[in-house]
Amino acid sequence: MSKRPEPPIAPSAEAPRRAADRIRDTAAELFYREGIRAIGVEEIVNRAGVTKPSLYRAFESKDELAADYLRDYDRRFFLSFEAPAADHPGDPKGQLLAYLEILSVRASSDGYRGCGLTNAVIEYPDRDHPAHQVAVDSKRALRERLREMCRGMGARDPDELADGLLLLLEGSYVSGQTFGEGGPARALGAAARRLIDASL
Amino acid sequence: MSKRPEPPIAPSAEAPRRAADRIRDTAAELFYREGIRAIGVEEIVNRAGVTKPSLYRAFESKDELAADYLRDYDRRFFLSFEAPAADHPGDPKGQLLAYLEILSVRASSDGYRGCGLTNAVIEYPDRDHPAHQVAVDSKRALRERLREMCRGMGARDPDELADGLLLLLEGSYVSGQTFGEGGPARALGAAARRLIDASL
DNA sequence: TGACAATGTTACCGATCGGTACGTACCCTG
DNA sequence: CAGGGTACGTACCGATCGGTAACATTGTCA
Repeated sequence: MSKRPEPPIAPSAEAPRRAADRIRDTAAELFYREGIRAIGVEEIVNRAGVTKPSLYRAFESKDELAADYLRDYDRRFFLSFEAPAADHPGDPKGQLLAYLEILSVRASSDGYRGCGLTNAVIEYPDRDHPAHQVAVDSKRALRERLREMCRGMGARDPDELADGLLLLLEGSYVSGQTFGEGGPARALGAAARRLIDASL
Repeated sequence: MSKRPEPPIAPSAEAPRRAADRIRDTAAELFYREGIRAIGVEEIVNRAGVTKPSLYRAFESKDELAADYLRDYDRRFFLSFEAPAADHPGDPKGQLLAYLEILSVRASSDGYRGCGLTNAVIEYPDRDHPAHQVAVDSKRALRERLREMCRGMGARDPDELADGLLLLLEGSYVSGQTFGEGGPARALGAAARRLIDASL
């Protein structure tokens, strides 16, 4: 193999990236901030500086674009969920609390828009909708991960504790939007700590 | 005042009630089950068996109809929130747990659609939207009511406990939709109990 | 009977919705 | 330089959105 084609110029870098990528980024931003139903494809392509056919060449439909956005959101979510764990090796409780502490701050500050996946379930209650399915799958995975961590903590009833913590998590996501600065999510850390300690 | 007009025939009863009332009922049902953005005015009037002009004679706009729906939802919510308290006079903890027990069952059974007010905040993140405002006001009142109850319990930090409980509540609303039957809301009672007991 | 309020009927508005048929500029390869 | 694919834009589609104008019909009360 003498010289492989080598992607056009810079695969990353700045400049006019592929239309599909610009659409993905713009859609992610708009869907998250305003809601999926609130944003039309017209606005996405306008803000992305592309045209509608480009969108429909890369994505089957708006619904599929939304599902794609959520799949990506899911990936980034679990990255940020696991990231703080690095500072607490072999300490599931410390790992979880580290994430919760970060969330607590974000979710009780102004302009917070909650979890894109949770929001999607509410926007699309229909179980058959692609966006709904992606979001629910992600939440099931989160529940399982929490159970795992609770087992690691040595909880008396790990599944029950995991569910309690999941309620606190989801509560923080939605309350963050409702109350903004100084909202109830600021109590997330303390509540989680108490709940965990009372369950070991 | 000899005899005041006296409402037409039966203020309640069956039969062809006023168009505005039929619209209200139908909109409440559809908005709650499918979401506000998902339902068009056309569908509301069709299902209510009335016509569009009737809707716009009784309501300024769809947004105002939505706000009206939420105001009514708020009223009925606080009724159902306070109702179970009757069995536990002078016992704030028992009162709250009684409601939570009921919610726990409903929110972990199939087809649950959460809290209409919470859903509205997510559907309309714009603070200026009438629906958003009604919902946020209602949630603020709920937070205040919870603080009151936590003071009544003699909590060390009533505001913090109230926020923790609010997170559990909101978490149940949204998780109910995500997980359906057997969802994490079934752990609501146990979690609340532990949180309260660890905060007195 | 006659007046009034409430509702229905029909037809329409401009804007926006999600989605597409079709033409064109570009770049790599031969 | 020819050809062909890739990537994109122009212009448009029918359907539905929220909302309204003008007028006919009904039921209730005085």
